[in-house]
Amino acid sequence: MSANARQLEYQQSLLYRIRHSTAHVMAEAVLQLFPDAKIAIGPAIEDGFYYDFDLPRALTPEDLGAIEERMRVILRSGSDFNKKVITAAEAQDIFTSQPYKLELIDGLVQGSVDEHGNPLKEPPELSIYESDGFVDLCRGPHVENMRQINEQAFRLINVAGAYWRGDETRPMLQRIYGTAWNTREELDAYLWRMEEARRRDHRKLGKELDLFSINPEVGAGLVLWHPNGAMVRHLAEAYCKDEHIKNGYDLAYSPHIGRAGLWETSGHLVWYKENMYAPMQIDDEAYYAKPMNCPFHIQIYKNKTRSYRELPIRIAEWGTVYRYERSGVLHGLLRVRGFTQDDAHIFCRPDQMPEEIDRTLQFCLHILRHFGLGNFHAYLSTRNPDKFAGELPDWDMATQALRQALERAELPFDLDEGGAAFYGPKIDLKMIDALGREWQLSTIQFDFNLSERFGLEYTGDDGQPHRPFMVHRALLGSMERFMGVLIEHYAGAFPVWLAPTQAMVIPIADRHFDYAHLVAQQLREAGLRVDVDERDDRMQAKIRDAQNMKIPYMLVVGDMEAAAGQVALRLRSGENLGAISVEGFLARARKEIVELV
RNA sequence: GCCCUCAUAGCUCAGUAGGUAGAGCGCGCCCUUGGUAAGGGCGAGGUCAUGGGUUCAAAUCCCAUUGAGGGCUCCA
Repeated sequence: MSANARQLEYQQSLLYRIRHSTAHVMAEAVLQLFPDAKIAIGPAIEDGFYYDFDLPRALTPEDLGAIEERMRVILRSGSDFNKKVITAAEAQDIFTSQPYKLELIDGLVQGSVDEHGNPLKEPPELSIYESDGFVDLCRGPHVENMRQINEQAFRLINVAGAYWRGDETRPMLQRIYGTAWNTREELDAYLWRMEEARRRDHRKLGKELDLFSINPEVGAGLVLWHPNGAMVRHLAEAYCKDEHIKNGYDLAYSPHIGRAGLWETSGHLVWYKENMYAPMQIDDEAYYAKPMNCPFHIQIYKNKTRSYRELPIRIAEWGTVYRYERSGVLHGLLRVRGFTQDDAHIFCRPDQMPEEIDRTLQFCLHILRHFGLGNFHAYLSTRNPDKFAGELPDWDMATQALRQALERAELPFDLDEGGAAFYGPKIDLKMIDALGREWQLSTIQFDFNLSERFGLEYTGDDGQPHRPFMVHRALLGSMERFMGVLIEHYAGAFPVWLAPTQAMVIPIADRHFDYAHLVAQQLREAGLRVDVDERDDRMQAKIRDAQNMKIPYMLVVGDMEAAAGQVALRLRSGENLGAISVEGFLARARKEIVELV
């Protein structure tokens, strides 16, 4: 099922109406506590609802408790939700002291915009809902009666700022988020899930497992990879690079900075400048840190004349780019200011293009699935008729190829009509993080702009110059974001092939150190990443620490093991498998590495 | 960038009328040599994010800055 279909199903559910109605009850409670409050909008959302208010003062967490209590009192009234269709004049009369409602009415009546400010095809019918004396402009639907809302099954979560109509030039309102369910048990389960999500937050795990840090002295949004995290990243990159080479890509390296002229030609200085850092002067020339790798790869392509015989050319680079992101949007590894894309640019002939797109998407899925990622949303973004570069037939061909690739891969996708960038249509794959937020990883997008600006050509079999299709693609997206998603996906317990330390040898007493090192050395020679815990601690403490570090294998060695040339194998699941020969363990580890356990 | 909240030892956090700081873990040393999730003792470690201000006195109150968290906007 696509995200759109899921959304529709949700909107028809009882739970959706419960949440929407709970938002009304919350607004009534807020108005009782703050009679001067101006109310804006309050829809049901995933897992709950929110309502935006313009209040005389900032709300505190204590206020939320008071509002919740007031809501329970209201619910006990057992009032009905009554719908009434009204005229615009009646509506304006009812909401004279509610300026935001008046603006909504105005928008709806003009037939131009809905409550979020999005355009509407025709003016809708206006309706109000009344419950317990509280009247709100609302299209519904709601539950019939407040008794359908379980007073033990909702909770106000937090308060946050939100611009009126999402417009940063309009007033900042206070948004109260809440969650509501059918039963107390469902609410508890939800709260437990949220708790669980916080436990697998990559920022928390990054610290606990000593994977990375972001240090204010270095700068916001700039990541320091510690040895553990660097190992995981290295393994992920090494795997991907090998796969790229196997799949016909050529690797490239390009510098971190380039002359202003390059970015003028590419157009970045016109339409991407606000995301680029200030230039540095070198010998009277301005140089910019690269926000993208494309111009460099294009220069590699252009370094010599290209024949139709050598296409497609696929140039791949783990290229580190720097982009200015507004301070408020930075988020752990998922939104940073300096990051490394697994970037590649494909240059191909029109006749090769559909197969090339197909192949790229298949390759992308192959890579993602190797990392155990299958839970993502696919989007196809098509041409914005008002703003696009390139030729219409090319757009149509490209869009068709993208669509067919998705269909052949049997990937459900959402169509984002007109959502493409001006330079070309694209496929995006977005992953869900632990807290349910979507982050874009993979993208496959055409670029009709750069190929034109740089005048890309190849010589056809007719001896004439032709313009190749240029496709920009990143599969993991950026290593930083990908690692963030990966950490949360595995909750830090990386599969054996990715675990920074695969096995910890745990000597029971000092006299077993020599044997422990012998075992470790044997395993290292076989290619495993192994450490020996030589600390002056009891075995139990070492097991606990290894387990907390989510190390896949714990190899306990004492007198018996040393005598028999064995190790006592314990898994991070807590399972104790007893003594096994070193060769036996090695065979098991090798098997699990291949099986991506 | 905007709204709200926050910043105390390497980490997690106490510090509740303003009177110059505590715990656990971790770290160092010592004892202990223990068979599947924390053995014991002693010790070192903090200009209470930074800079101003109020006050006899500021971790505590006020302002600014930096950084972080939750959202909003943005993410061609």
